Amino acid sequence: MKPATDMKNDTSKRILDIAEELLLTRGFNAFSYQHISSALGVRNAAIHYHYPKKTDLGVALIQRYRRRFQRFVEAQGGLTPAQQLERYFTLTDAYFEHDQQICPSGILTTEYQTLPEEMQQQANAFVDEMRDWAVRIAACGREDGSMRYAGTPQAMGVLMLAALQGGLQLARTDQTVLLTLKEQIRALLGLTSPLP
Amino acid sequence: MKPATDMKNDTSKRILDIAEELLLTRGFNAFSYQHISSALGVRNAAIHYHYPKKTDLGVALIQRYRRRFQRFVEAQGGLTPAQQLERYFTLTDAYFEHDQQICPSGILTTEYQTLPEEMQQQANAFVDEMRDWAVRIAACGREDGSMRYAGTPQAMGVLMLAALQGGLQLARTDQTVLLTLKEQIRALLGLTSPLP
DNA sequence: GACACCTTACTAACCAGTAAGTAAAGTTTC
DNA sequence: GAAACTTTACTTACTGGTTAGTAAGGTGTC
Repeated sequence: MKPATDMKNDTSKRILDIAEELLLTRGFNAFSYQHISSALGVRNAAIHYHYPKKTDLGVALIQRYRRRFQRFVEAQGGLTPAQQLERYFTLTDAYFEHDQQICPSGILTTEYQTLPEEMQQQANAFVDEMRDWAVRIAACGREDGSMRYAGTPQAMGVLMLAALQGGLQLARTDQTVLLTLKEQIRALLGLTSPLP
Repeated sequence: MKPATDMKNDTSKRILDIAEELLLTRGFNAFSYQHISSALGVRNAAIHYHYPKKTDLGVALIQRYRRRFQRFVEAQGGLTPAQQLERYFTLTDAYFEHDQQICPSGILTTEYQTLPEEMQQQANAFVDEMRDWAVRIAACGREDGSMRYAGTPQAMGVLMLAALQGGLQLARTDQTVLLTLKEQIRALLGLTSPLP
């Protein structure tokens, strides 16, 4: 009985999935290969077979985030800036509702100083890509007249990103933070809440 | 040669200072008693004498932050909301300029899930106090007409806090973030930049 | 002599990482 | 198509280092 679809490298992917869960709940320094191996039902060394060093695992994780984010951006090229922002809000909500996870950039920048250099470089690139996207949203929204706000699109993009990153963290001590924050960002952009 | 001033518990305070430095640069999980003892020039067990468990040290750290923040708030009761906000900006800048530290609430909420319960409780109280203060600034600023912004003071306070917390973290990958962010928050509040 | 403040010396647990071996599946060669 | 091999995906067993934490002892000061 062999599966028809290609199951190539199934374990590698499952390791990444478990590692992602651990990264967003506990942080990179606070999870070990033991956590992964016991969750996966294999021995410790099996994880090292797929990702020899923990750094390799970390780099693979960030690269996957970057690919995902790229696809996220491309997948909604046709939407209005406001709609794209709402999609990002939804993404943020999903993180929180999944075990009070925080966003990857939040963990990576917080633990930045203790990360190996390869991970720092990946983190830099990842954060850059996210900021560029946020700025683009703010710029397009102003251009097409759908968003009205003080300051430059650069500043507004950075503010939205920083606020949501900090907000996801603060939500762990008060779960109303996220709702408040989304509503306030809409208000600052001169947007109305999305219809129910 | 004995110092005239009371040096009572000098070591305890120095341990806290070193631990604070480590907390804000590396995070609570990523520093050990070894880091402290070698920085202080004593043996490991000496740290345990002053703070038997690492949790004790963590709780003491947060409690000191709470006392400090309380004093910070009280010390500038007479200032205008805008002036108080600028003081907070200055505080934020100081963190970054000191080894790219991030703010305590950023670390505590990010590592929240891995912290012992006593530290979580202290962190909750600390974040609450900070949020209350931020909201009060926004509320007073609207009342006296010095700040003009969309949304409620509650939402604006949370946004400022979240944005600065996230901004300090993001500044590690791009040091222009903080400057941009401060300017944008001023813009959103209808404030002009402080005179040079 | 009691106390504050440290030391040396230790334990038990955990950590990332490695080496060597194994079983099964896949590939090559005749 | 069967024997010979190579590769994949693990296992067991280990090393060396770090971790928080403890116990017992020493030393100077009031």
